[in-house]
Amino acid sequence: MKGMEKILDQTDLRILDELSKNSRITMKELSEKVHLSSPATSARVEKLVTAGIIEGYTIKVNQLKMGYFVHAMISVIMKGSHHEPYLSYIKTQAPFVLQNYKISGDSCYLLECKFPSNEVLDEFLVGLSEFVNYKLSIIISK
Amino acid sequence: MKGMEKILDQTDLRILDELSKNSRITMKELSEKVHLSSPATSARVEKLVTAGIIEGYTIKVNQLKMGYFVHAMISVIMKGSHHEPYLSYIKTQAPFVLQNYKISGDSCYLLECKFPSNEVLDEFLVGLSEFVNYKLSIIISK
DNA sequence: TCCATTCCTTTCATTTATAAAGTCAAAGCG
DNA sequence: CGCTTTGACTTTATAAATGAAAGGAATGGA
Repeated sequence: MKGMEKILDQTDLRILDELSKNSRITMKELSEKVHLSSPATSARVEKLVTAGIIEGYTIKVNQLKMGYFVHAMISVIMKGSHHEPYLSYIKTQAPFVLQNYKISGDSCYLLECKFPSNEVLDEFLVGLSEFVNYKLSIIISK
Repeated sequence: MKGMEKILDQTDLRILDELSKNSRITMKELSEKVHLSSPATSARVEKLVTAGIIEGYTIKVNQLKMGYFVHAMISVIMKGSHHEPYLSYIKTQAPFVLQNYKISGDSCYLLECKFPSNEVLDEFLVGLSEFVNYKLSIIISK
């Protein structure tokens, strides 16, 4: 972990850990956890943000409680060499698409998706099959 | 989206959207965006947390800048019916393991991992192959 | 040695969050 | 129908947190 040692010390790592557990922690509390003053801690956090190490503050959402009962991984194999129609279709399906990884291996892309039901998943797959071949895996649990 | 309509109104969805973009937003600013007072907004957020819809506040970290240059998906097929040795091995490799999904389909698990180098990935795979067969895909980009 | 830089501390003014009290509308009950 | 309760809000007061500013210490370079 070469480049990492140079930029991040133990305090930075501790800050990242605490923020990953609760990004709304008060700077006062965070400073107590890392044994610095609040302004020093705040400056550290700002530096992590400016450096792009912290890309953003966000929330973990329970997808089931949001009504997305189906979590799926779809391996995508292109039918031809034109990716654009597939990528356009994925854009139209943004509410369902969590990730669209470009991957090495047997497939070209790996899609992580969420759907409210199997019916919606099926509709999505019908649309998808116009552009690509795919292999479906349903995520049973994390 | 049946259960969802009953629980979440447009304001809740807006709150979730804003918090997903910046979970450190001040309650004052969030309240202005959703046109409620600060205490009312705070109560709404608290309710989303209590209901388990918001599971936590966290950060998005740039893994490359953290020194993890290799992002991999590994499909895991059990050699036998004993999952425990595999699961134990995964526990020992916690710093590298982002997700361990149990999935339907050809494989049993889908592992999402990060590694600082191909060397470390290789070591991981050597260990893994004691327990399971696997198929490796490297994530080239998101 | 001196100066600049970096990283910290303390203090204080300002802002934000929370607690408390009150209001209003809708639902439920007699 | 009238009254009470409940839920969701507002405003105000109080407590807590944040950010700006000033100062200090340690380190590295000339």
